[in-house]
Amino acid sequence: MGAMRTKNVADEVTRAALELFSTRGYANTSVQQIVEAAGVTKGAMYHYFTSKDDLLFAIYERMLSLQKSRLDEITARGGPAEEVLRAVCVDVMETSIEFLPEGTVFFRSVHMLSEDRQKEVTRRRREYNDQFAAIVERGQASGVFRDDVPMAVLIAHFFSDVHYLSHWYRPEGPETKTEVAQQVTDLFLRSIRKET
Amino acid sequence: MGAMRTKNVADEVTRAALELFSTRGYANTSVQQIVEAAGVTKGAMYHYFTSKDDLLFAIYERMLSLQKSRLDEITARGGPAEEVLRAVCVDVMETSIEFLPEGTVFFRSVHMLSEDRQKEVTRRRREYNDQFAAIVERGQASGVFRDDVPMAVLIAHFFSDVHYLSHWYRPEGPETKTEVAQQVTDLFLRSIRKET
Amino acid sequence: MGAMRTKNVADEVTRAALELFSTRGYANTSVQQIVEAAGVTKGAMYHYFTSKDDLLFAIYERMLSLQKSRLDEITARGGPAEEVLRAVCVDVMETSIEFLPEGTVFFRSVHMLSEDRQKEVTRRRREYNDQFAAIVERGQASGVFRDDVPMAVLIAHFFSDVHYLSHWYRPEGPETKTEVAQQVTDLFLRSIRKET
Amino acid sequence: MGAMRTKNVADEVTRAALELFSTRGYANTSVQQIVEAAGVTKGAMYHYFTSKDDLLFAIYERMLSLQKSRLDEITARGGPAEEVLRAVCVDVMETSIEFLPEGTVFFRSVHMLSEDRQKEVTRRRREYNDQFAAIVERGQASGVFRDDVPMAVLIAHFFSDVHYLSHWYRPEGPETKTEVAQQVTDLFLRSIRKET
DNA sequence: TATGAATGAGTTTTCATTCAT
DNA sequence: TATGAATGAAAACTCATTCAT
Repeated sequence: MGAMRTKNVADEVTRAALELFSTRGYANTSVQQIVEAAGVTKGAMYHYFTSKDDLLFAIYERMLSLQKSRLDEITARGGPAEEVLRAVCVDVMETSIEFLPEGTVFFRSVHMLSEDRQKEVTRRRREYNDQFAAIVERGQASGVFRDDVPMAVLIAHFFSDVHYLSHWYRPEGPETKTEVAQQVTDLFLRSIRKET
Repeated sequence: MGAMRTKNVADEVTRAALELFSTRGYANTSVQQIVEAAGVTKGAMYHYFTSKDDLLFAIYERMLSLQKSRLDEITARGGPAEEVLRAVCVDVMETSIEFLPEGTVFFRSVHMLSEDRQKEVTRRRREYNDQFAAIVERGQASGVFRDDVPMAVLIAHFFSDVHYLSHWYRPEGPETKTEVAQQVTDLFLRSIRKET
Repeated sequence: MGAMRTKNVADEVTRAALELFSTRGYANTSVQQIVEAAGVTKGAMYHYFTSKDDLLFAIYERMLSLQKSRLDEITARGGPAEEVLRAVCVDVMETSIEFLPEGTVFFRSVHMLSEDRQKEVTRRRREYNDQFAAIVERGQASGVFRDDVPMAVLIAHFFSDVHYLSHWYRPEGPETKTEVAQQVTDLFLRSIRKET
Repeated sequence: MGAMRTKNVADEVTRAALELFSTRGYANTSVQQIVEAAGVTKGAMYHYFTSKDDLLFAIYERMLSLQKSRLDEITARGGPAEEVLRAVCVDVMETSIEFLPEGTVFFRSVHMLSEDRQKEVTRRRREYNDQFAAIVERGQASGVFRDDVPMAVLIAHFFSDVHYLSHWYRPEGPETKTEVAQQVTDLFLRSIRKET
């Protein structure tokens, strides 16, 4: 008893949209295709989402919230900068692999969002980046990270790996998500550690 | 003779398409907008390009050819693996900065190409990656590069930086293209060099 | 007892519909907007009105009944034709100004009613016109009103003023409703009075 | 030879739109119905008109221009105020009868125009009214028209008749357009003439 | 080579109304 | 009485592409 018999309309639609947006692209997916894949009617969909754009933003919203909360959690635990940074990097990579379709959509379709929402996404990503940068700065202050490379370059050097995952990583491939997360984090940390 | 009096239609269209695709996105750009921006008529455009897709592919074609020829040229010069790899990396970064709009389109719009052309692009990028991997392998064989990380990860770790450029680099920003190219290449090489 | 605790649903809906229909137009007003403005739910509204059309007709019904009853009342009082006609004209003008939003809807949206109801409205307006015409005829018979102009023209000449009110009269403007009612009635009576 | 074989798309569409808007109303007429009645495709229609609203405005534009040019022409001829006013009134009435469908749409559907265009229509109608008022003022100055009634009321008293035509006049009815124009103009002039 | 009117299938969105609860 | 999720038909509009000239 208590089992949810009725699949929630909003959930089914979101799921179908994610699947289609990530495989065919936002512009190549029609609302018709989404509702068919979700097994609901167009009217029902528009009862929960005000537009196709709204559906896209829901995916962004979810990713942004998730990333933010995980970053908060890890930084809250405290510890030496390098240790925290390592934990953050591994976690971001792992999470990004778990949410690979979301990532595909995330990086590919920002420009399809309404202008206001693009700004909102940019704002929240900047917030996230600043928080990330603060950890690196702490490491620089304590002498473990190099400071002869602009912060922007360092940040980009790491997030490019996150970004790129959906372009090459295949879950069915030889590397597990944990291995890849560790390996990439190692490469990154090695490159920014102050040489002794 | 030889004086180019008439602006070439195909060139003007390609230029306008690149500009619009990179700023507004392929799907958000209509053929009408392209021909208006190019100052030609629709009929004229369709005389030179068979479809909107064709226009998009022209941008890919140009990028792929350019990258290939530069890689060929540098590898042809020969030299120690690390030296060659450094030259290749710096060159790719610099070229990618010079062709930033092309890069924006390149990474954002592959899924908008016809299936056949997507395969063609994939094939040529794989070719390029293999050539790049060969240099890394040579360095591994000669003991200068580490071999405890899968090649796929190493490759991705570098190309992610190339890819990510259009997401963060601004020509009007503080860093010159040469600086960034050097810095990123340093970070990359430091991370893959065998520790002594 | 007697305290009206609950705002009547039907009244609130009618009030909101009138407001919206008169400002935005019937076609530009959605049922959703009406129920929101009325502070009720869609289900509640459909409990009292069978359709949006029904809501529109309620406005007509109210106006037609009101006009009819006032005309009946005035004619019942009797008196010389010119005196009666003057009273009727002044009253119609004043009432129309008091119910300006209703008038806006009344004259603008007949064609949005169902065919049956359009006929019903036409029927009752004809009835009203005939009663009005009877007064004029009485005045013609007694020699105070001219009879060299077709009755249809005379009638139209007056009702056009009533009709037009919502197009130019502004309650916040310089003229009071009584002044305008008197002035227009004077103009009308002067034009139909038999010259001596 | 020389006969226009090809019915112009824009003309056919305008004609069909006028017919449908005047009989069924703007909101009750779909673009589909218009293009079917005009015998053209939707795409062709949108080649000439940017929106359904555009189609509606075309009708307004035509009416406003026509009225303006006729008023200009008559006032340009000059003469005593009463004579000019009579000519203007008769002409407006006659023209309005000739363009009865346009009038129906004109007075019924202003609120369906985009806000900008509503303002444009208001502006041009005010211009027209001012020009009309100037004639009345001249007559007041020369002592032939009464000045004990606000100008706004006088103006409204006449234009209400113009407005109302489409609500009662039927070309197939007993009165010819010339008769009605004369009769209504007489009624109006009688009511505003200064009593002696 | 080049024009630009025309096509027609497709798009997103709206909305009055119904109905299980 | 009242809810509000869901329906389904229709709406306006877009746009890559074609083709007679």
